[in-house]
Amino acid sequence: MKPMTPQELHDILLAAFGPQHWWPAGTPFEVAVGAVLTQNTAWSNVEQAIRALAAKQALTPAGILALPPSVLEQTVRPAGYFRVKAGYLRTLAAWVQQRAPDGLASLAGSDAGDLRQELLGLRGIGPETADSILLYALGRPLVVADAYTRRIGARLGMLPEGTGYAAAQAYLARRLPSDAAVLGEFHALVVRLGKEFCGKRPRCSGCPLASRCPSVSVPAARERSVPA
DNA sequence: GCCCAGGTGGGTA
DNA sequence: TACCCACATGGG
Repeated sequence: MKPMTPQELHDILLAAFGPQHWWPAGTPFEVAVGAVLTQNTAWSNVEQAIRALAAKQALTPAGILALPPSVLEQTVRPAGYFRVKAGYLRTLAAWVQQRAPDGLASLAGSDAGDLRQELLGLRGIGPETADSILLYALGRPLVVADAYTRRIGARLGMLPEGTGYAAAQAYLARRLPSDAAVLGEFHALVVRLGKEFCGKRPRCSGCPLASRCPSVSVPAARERSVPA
């Protein structure tokens, strides 16, 4: 069977799951904070940290920089890696305050490639975090090629196993519309699929892609082999 | 108790 | 360049 196209993947997932209404955040800066906090971390943990930040009026650059470092660490503790992430948030807050004192939205007119390079220069902002911020906070049409995307792409036969971030991003960008709404929905749908069916241990029963997925036979056989 | 989660940075060969 | 490893909490 021919591997499905990224557009087909988008369409099937949208039909199965509906719009995901991402990113779950109130302001562009809050998007950026969430993007840092969710690094290698479940979103449920991030939510706790964001609520704690909100309670301390620390969902703004000034609010974060006003907290003593030890207090910031304890506030984001539920999100894990709290010492490093607290440092990342301070770096991010200082950059926004200096680069966009009127708020991230004021960078709307800047070149996306230049902005991406600036973000990548900050400690704690790698490719996925930069692209998430540019896509969901600033509305730039970029593909977020996170671990779920690459794993699912490989299982569908769309990408070779072990494809890196940049190669996966380039592959998908050539095959999806350069439209922030579509790309934002695509990534959100892929994450939804990943959480429910396609983690490191796939659970293919009920997966909306089961009939089109070359990988299903293996885990499905395993599931059938479990004694009833 | 074990595995995993919406990565990134630094060190080593 | 290509691996390793540290970083840490909370939920299934």
